[in-house]
This record gives sequence, structure tokens and C-alpha cells, in this order.
Amino acid sequence: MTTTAAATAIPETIVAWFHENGRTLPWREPGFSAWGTLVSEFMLQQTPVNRVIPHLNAWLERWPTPADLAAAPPAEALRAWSSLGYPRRALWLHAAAVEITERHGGVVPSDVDQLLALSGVGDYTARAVAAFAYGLRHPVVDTNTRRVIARAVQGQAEPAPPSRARDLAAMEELLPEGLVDARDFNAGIMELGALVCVARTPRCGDCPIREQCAWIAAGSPAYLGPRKSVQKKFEGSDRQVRGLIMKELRAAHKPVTAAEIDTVWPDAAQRERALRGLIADGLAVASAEGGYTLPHE
DNA sequence: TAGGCGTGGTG
DNA sequence: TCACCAAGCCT
Repeated sequence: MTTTAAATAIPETIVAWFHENGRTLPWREPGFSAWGTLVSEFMLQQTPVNRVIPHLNAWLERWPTPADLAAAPPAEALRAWSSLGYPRRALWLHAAAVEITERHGGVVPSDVDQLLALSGVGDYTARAVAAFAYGLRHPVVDTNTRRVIARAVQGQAEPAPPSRARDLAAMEELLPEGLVDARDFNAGIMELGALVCVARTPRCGDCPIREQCAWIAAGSPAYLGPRKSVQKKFEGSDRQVRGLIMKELRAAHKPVTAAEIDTVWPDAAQRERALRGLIADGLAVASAEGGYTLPHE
């Protein structure tokens, strides 16, 4: 365990910057529930803050506790999820609510291993809930922290491919000992990555740690490592077709007929593949009366 | 472990 | 315009 100058100066500076520059967001309001934090983290997985906020507020108004959501049919969760994307998250959040109700007396657990055991909760979400909802000292690693550490500490324009153990260790190395500072550093380094040390065009002139940044010190060298695998084009993809079918199922409150599904996309083979995929994922169900519905309609 | 999984904003 | 990007997770 080495304590370099950067290992203390960077966290202190980021915490101070966060106190001055952190955004006011629902999940940062005093008294925001652990359940609210869990819901927000599900919604924030791969979805920008601005799109999440209205859905989060509506969700918590309708289902203020895990037991409230657990008592609702999954179909209603999928409708409320609306067009946030990746609807399997809504299914997993519903399943997690059932698990919390059955296994934890309706209280969102604070233990990382218990959180990890919930549907749809991985390394990031488990530690985010433990750290932000319960104030526990855990390193929280997401795409923002990985990018800030890659630049400020490792002197590289982009992070190496994710490595759970290495990434957690790198964050632990910076994490302040005090509970409050640890929480604010976790939040602050994410905020810095979201607002200043952004992926495409970092605003280094506005960065509070530019003096300590290893990447700037090295002359901001271009990234030479392997390119991240490119996301396949969405237009014309199975994902697009799945999305179109889900949109039909959300809008209907009775079974959607095969003929109606035929109208959403011209390629029959692709339509069939998408529909079968949705059924395999539990997002769609073949109705006994014929046609298809959301699960447990 | 690499690839699949929605949707929309942006430089 | 169109790749890239967005508080990941699961298999």
C-alpha cells in the first residue's frame, strides 16, 4: 500500500470540487430512499441522466416501496419503463423487488453480497447502492471512474479493457478512509467523468485536477491501444425489431395478433427471430387465446 | 469473455 | 451524416 502524493491530492481535490459543482439530482436529495437509489441505478445503466429523471419520479410515485412493485404484474413495470430502453432491466427490477420482499422483509439490503444476489444487480449497482444509499465505504467503479483514473493516474487517454479486480483495486487506492469523504469521492469522480473528463472531448481547462493529471503531464498522448468493439448499427438490427414489437405489446391491453406483429417489420425471418428472442427473455408471452402479450398481463 | 441487448442525443 | 456515447448486466 503506497501513499503517493497523487493518491491523496486527487481525492481531496475531487471531493472539494464535487461539493461546489455537483449537480442537484433526485438521488442526492436528503432522505431519498434506498429503494429510490436502487431504482435510479437500474434506470441509469446505459441511459443518460436527463432521460431517467422523469421516469424515476413517476416510478417512485407509483411504487414507493419494493413491496408495491412486487405486488404489480411485470407487464405494468414494462409499460412504466416506457421507452427507456433495455426493457429486460424493468423485468429484472421487478424480480429484484420480489426478492427483496421475500428474502429481506421488503428492505433493500446494504450488504454488497446480498445486493449482488439480486436480479440485474452487478458489481457497479451493488456498490453504488451500498455507498450512496447506506454510506458504506466501497469502491464504486463505473465507466466514468475508469476513464478518470486511466487519465489522471495512469496517463492514458482511454482505460484498458475492464478488469473487475484491477479496477476495484485502482479505485480502492484512491478512496478516502472516512465514510463521508469516501462517499463523496465515489460520487465526485463519477461526476467529474460525466461533466469534465468526458469521453469524446475532455474539458481539461475546467478540470480541478489538471495539475495532478498524469495524462496532461505526458502531453495528452493519443490512445494507441486496441479499439473498443464497435456497436453494430441499430438501424435494421434485431434490436430495432425487438423494440418495435415491444412497443406494440406495451400499447395493447389485449393479445397482439400475429398479423399485427407482421406489420411492424417487413422481413418475416427477422421478425420471427426477434419475437422468439423476446419470448426466450421473458419479455413476451404467447397467449392462450392466440397472439402475444407482455408477461403476467 | 465477447457479444447481445434499446433508445436518443450529439460533434 | 453517422459513428460514438450513455451511472451495465447476463450468458
